[in-house]
Amino acid sequence: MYLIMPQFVEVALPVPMRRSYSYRLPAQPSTSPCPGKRVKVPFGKQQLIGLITATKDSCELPDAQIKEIIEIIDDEPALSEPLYKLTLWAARYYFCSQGQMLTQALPVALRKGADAAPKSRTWLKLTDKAREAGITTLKRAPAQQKLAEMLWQHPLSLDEFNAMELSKAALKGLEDKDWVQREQVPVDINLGWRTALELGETPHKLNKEQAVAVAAINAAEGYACALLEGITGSGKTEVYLSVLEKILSEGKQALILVPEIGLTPQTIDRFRRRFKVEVAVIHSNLTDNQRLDAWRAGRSGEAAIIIGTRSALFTPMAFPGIIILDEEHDSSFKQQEGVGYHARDLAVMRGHLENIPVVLGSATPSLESLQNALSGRYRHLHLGERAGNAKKVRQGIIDIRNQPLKAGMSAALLNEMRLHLDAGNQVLLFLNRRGFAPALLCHECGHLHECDRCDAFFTVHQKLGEIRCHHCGNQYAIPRQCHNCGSTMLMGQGIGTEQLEQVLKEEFPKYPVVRIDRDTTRLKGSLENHLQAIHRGDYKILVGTQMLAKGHHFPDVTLVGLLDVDGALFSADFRAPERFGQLYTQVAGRAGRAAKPGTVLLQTHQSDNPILRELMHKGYGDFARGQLSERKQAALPPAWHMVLARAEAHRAEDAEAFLAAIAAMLPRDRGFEVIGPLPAPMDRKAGKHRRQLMFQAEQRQGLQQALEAILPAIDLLPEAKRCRWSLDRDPQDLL
DNA sequence: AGCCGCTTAGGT
DNA sequence: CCTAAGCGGCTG
Repeated sequence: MYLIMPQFVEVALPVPMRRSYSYRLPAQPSTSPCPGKRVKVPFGKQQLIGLITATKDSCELPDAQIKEIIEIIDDEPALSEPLYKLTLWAARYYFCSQGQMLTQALPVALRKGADAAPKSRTWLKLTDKAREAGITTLKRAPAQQKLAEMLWQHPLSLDEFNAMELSKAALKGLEDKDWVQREQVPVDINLGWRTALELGETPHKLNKEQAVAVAAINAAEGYACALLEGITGSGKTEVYLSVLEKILSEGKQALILVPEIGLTPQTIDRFRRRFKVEVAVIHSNLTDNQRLDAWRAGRSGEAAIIIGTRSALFTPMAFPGIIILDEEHDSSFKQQEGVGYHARDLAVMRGHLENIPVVLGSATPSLESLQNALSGRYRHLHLGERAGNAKKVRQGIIDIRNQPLKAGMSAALLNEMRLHLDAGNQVLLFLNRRGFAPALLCHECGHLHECDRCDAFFTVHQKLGEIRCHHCGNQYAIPRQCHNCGSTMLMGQGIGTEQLEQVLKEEFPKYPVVRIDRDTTRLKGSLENHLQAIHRGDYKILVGTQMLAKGHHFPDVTLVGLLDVDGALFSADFRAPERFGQLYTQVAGRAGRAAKPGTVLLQTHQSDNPILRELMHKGYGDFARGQLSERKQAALPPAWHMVLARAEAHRAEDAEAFLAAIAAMLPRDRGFEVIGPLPAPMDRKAGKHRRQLMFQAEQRQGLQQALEAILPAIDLLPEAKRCRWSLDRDPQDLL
């Protein structure tokens, strides 16, 4: 009789090759080789950590070519079955290697081999010797003193110590003189919240629509997806909180995903205030160890609520209860670099696999989700009442054809601003161009100074005394002379936020101006500080880029102006109108809350543009439905399905030839469309020529099969070596 | 991807 | 003649 112990394993490794690798198991493995467990293996001259995807009794390769795994790291699979299935599904869907997708799903610390579920935790404790001596004797060692003071209050776990980024030298110092000792304590997972949920505050009373939405979501048994379409201020969060109460009281966890910009301390506080439970927060500024802590807290079930940005989607849950994705239209849910996964789409798939409900919330749903709601795939829930007694927003178009402009502002806008400011209110101006001027022009010869590595003009940054390329990071001191003719008559062309701020300070000396864009919020915490100052009323005029439109409420703003609507409307990207509609509606929601009537004004050269008209007269809901039918007519997403193949190379021909070779392999029957290869809207970026190829299919399945059929051949194309390339499924940006 | 080895341009 | 950088091949 043979022992049924497999001899070989298939391992997915964090390399871009779309295949797995076979390894031999040691004769006496320390633990059983199950799919989802991490293994350390030799790979070429390096050692990598990958995941087991399969076991087998034989291997077709000659024995000499197979290496033995070094160790099986996990006693239990690092990824639960639903998460494991999700990543494998995503690898297929996004045409990347299983290993790449699986590694996306693991925190960096686990990719490096950290323990997924430690059985004991090291605690740092102050010794009696230290307590007798007293902290004051550490005057000359401030770092040690600081640590000793903390330990005086209560012991710290080593993980907490690492997460706080305290001095390691200080710890060593204290240990050396026997003031601190380490103690191993078995991990005690506190799941008290599951049996006795405590509320930190009394829930608000729901209005009728909220109650209907909550009831509909709560009625779900197992998987169901709901689109919660609720205008700004209609109380979506209160719906989430009410749904959470039910989920948590059943002892189940909730995963809440928010856009990058939306994860503010206020958002987190809202959940912490309502429920006396551990909330694990996951955002891009965490250290690897902090991330690991949050991941473990989700997996053990200690964290009842997990709230985070895109990558938090992969946080495991011991007791999965619900996934809520707020501001579901937000483009930050789509990863732009590396594997271009969309957290919204994967959240829905995860809901399926975990068999739990999913809620997508937005005041301005994406056309993708709207289509699913209209077709009945998602439950469509509405919140239309504005909380409180705020009046409806007044909106107006300022036709700026032939109008004199002051830093991009028409006289009509300036007059209106003055009225609102003199009435003691705040005014918000949007201009989606940072810097002083978007180009540097020679007054004598007309030369526009262009980045030498991109097909783009330099932006003038006057305060910095620099011209910068916003596409590659190229920067120089502002030239004294024209690069073309040597003239010293150089001037900025066009208006950026820096210039707007400067002109506004001159125009309205009585009213303090603040500018919010990437340049003024580069430092950590500065956005928060600015926003607080705005809420205190320190500023009366707010100038900013789109950053200012997302997720922040300004109760004292009664006038919002959009300075350059034309730029947003006319873009090569088919999503431009949808994005503008979302931006406009979100912006309009910023004005006129708290019982003050709000006004939104937009300046345009196209005052009778049908997109603008429809948006203003019918509102986002009808506008979006109109856009959806236009997309259907044009065979564009979400009606059709799209993959964008991008390639960049030093020589444009190399990128072109590669994409042309792919194009030749793609089907062109009915229900398919191949467009390109074409130059990317910005042909040259950072010194590389960029080409792209669009492939569309009426059926998702058809697109999947067509690409899977040629994927191995693409990898083998000789042209592939001459360029960097990627496949972007469901691209958000065609630029 | 990351590493190695080979080729080639450039410096002393 | 030696060193630094660029490209192609390969990983079980």
